[in-house]
Amino acid sequence: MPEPDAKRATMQRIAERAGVSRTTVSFVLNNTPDVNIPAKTRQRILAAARELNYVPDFAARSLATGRTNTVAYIVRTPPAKLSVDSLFLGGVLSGISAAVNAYGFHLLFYGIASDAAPNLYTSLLRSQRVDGLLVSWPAANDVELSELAGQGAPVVVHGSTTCDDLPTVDIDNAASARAAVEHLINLGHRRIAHVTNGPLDHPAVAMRAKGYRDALEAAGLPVIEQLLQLGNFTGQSGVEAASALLDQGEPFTAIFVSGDVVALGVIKALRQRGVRVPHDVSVVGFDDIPMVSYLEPGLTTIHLPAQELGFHAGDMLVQIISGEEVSNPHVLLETELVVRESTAPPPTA
Amino acid sequence: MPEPDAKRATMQRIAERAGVSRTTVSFVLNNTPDVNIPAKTRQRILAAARELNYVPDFAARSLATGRTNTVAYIVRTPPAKLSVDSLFLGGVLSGISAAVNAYGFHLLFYGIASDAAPNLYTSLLRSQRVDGLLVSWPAANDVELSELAGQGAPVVVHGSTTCDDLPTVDIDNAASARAAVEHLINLGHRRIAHVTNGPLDHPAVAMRAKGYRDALEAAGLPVIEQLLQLGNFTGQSGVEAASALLDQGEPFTAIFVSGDVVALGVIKALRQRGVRVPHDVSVVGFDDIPMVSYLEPGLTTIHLPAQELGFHAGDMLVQIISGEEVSNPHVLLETELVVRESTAPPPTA
DNA sequence: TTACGATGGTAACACGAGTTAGTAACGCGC
DNA sequence: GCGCGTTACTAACTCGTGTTACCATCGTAA
Repeated sequence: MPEPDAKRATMQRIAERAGVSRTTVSFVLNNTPDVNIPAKTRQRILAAARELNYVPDFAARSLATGRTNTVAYIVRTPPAKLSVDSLFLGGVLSGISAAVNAYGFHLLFYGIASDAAPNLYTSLLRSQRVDGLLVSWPAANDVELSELAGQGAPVVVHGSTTCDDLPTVDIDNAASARAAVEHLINLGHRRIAHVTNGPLDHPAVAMRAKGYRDALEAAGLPVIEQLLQLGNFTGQSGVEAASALLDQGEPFTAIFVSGDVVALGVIKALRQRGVRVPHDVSVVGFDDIPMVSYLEPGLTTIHLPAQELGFHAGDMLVQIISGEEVSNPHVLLETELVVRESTAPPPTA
Repeated sequence: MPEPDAKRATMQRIAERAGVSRTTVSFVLNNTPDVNIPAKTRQRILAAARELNYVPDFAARSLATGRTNTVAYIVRTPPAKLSVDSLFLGGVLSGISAAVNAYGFHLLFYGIASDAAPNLYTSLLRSQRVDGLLVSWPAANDVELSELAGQGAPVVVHGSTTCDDLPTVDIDNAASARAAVEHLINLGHRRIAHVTNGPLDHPAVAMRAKGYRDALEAAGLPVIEQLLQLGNFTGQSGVEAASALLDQGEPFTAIFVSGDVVALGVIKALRQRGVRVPHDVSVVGFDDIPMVSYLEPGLTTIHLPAQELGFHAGDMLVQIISGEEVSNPHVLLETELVVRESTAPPPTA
């Protein structure tokens, strides 16, 4: 093939073809205000640009303007774990994508552990590769993030963070969990177990556990430590948690599981031990991952608006980059209790 | 804050601080070969760079070198549908991410319908925003893609495509489907229905349907048109397909569903009609989306290596960009039949 | 001494845009 | 017909980097 760069369309090339200077081409193509170019010249230039299939060079424009029209979405998780989280990730990602694309922005994705790319945030911003960052569930001890917060960098966090200066988009984990447990209480349950979605040092997990306690206390029910089991985001951990609950002898008629994937494991284990859901034990999940409605029984769970979370976060980030004031820097989106078939009144009620 | 750009670290700044020219700084930081810089000067420059927290400007470097170390992953699907596909997307994406990050590449993500961004491929390449493209399941009539193929642009397709010049990474859909159906045949089933994952103009769906036919024919079994139903990627479509199968009266003892999400709907509908799985009817799925192993019964299905697909595609693309010859431009990754509890010999066998 | 080759650099140009300051040509009023 | 203002541009600088071509100094061999 003939060396491709020989034909590469640049403003210079357009200028030659239209018989004007490159400056004029720039004025016309950018519709620069306060510049008078007669319609005839304008048409000539636009025609030339079209004929040459001109597309502005991103690097050159970015260098000249100092802007990239690009944001990065960072999930600080090793790739292996990513595919587990992926159920949720896909929704959030597509929301972000839709939001930023609507503004003509582009989206860089990074699914990489903190230790594998230690200075990722700073490098991206300092190298001018992006105009802003969107971070999902940063670790509580993320020092790099707190530094950025201090410098007023354009960063939005999905989830919660200890740096309170940073704007966040999240759901109200505690209130949602409380609603889930209250549903069980309203059905007549008094001995309600809790299997967490993951370890308690994960802020969302801890807040859902708090919602569980709050609901019990508000109803005057005791919090029984033996009825608390930890999951680790996998179905297998649900299997183990349910077995542990059954083995220890402390009776219960319902389980609040703060993650649907874990809940599937819980239900599987209950069944294998001959415990019927919801006849003997009711189960409430959390997340409403796609397709849990097609299980048998359909899982009662808290619907989490994954796509909206992403959309809102993306939207907010672009606005911050554009210099607009953000009215509410800590957005909490609505969740919804979806009642399906995995919950019922307790056997003896 | 003091205007941040005043302190922005550039090579010029480093040069001043180290008492050398900018050229020398460039030589040292890039380790340019065939240039002699004594260790003392070298140390002075590196120290200055460290003190200033220097990070090279991406746009400037990209403009000068003509490379971006960036690739785009494009899923030509409207965002709404993306979150349905997301189960699969997350795995592929994390594979791509891992692969390109390993080469120091960055990843742009686009989940946008063809009509919403008509010249996306071309714009990305011509604007020099990326060095190459990775496209998932392009439409069969994607003219833009065929043009790129002709020009020898660095593009890798995940899935299949009508442009045979483009390298692809995929699984062998027909052979995998055939294996699934053969599993049923080996169990003794003779009347096997097929519910597709989506419309037949989607190449993967068509190839899986072909595998179904192949298996039947190879076993000397007739292909009964009434036992064929179309899904549309949703659980609901599985519910409807199964109902239709039951209603029409043509008997069957097994169903091959070429997508797990649809299979869940199928199973749900069967149960609601009092048909036991696998006792009355066996069901085989396709995809092995996370957690189907925690269903009751666990779904027998074809495991599809999502992450590996992404990894392989990303790896191949970077190699093409680097100018390496690709030994095998049409990679087919291994799938595996995972036998769980949703399949058993037919009732009368 | 002259020539030659390393050694250790630097000046200058390129990449492709955005942007500021300035200017030639023309029309018009007085 | 002189001055002034508007119209329609353009020259020249900027962004931060990669890269080529060149140059001064020093040591050494002929």
